[in-house]
Amino acid sequence: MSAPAPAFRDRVLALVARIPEGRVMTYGQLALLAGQPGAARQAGFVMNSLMGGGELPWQRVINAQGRVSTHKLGFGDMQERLLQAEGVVFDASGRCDLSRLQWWPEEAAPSAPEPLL
DNA sequence: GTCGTGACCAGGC
DNA sequence: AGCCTGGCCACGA
Repeated sequence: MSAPAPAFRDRVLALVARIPEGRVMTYGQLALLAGQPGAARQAGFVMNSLMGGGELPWQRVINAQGRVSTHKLGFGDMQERLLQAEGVVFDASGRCDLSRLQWWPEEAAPSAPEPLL
C-alpha cells in the first residue's frame, strides 16, 4: 500500500472502539498494540484530544494500576460511573481487577505466537 | 524543523 | 500503604 500507515492516534482509537462492554484496556497496552511500546503517555494524549467527544468508549481506557486517570481532569467520577454501569467493580481504593477485566483483541492475544501482522 | 508537554509506567524510599 | 523521580514517544504550536 503506498498509503502511509495510519497515525498512532487513529490506531489507538480503533482499538478503543473495539473494547467490549464491561472490559477495559490500559494506556500502555493501547500503545503496545498500536505498535509503540512505551508510548503510554501518547495513548492518554490521544484520549485527551477526544475529551469524551464522540461515540468512542474512552471510559474503558484506564491506567496500568487499574484506576481511572481522569480524576484530576474533573470527569473521572463520570468514568467510574460509566464503567460501574457496565458491571465493572471498583474497590475502596478505586481500583478494579485488571487480571479479570483487561481485554485483548484476538489478533493480539497475549498467548498468541505471533506478535502482530 | 525545534521545543514543550502529557488521561503513563516502573522502580525505589 | 503512599509519594517522588526518570524515561519513554507522539502531537500541537
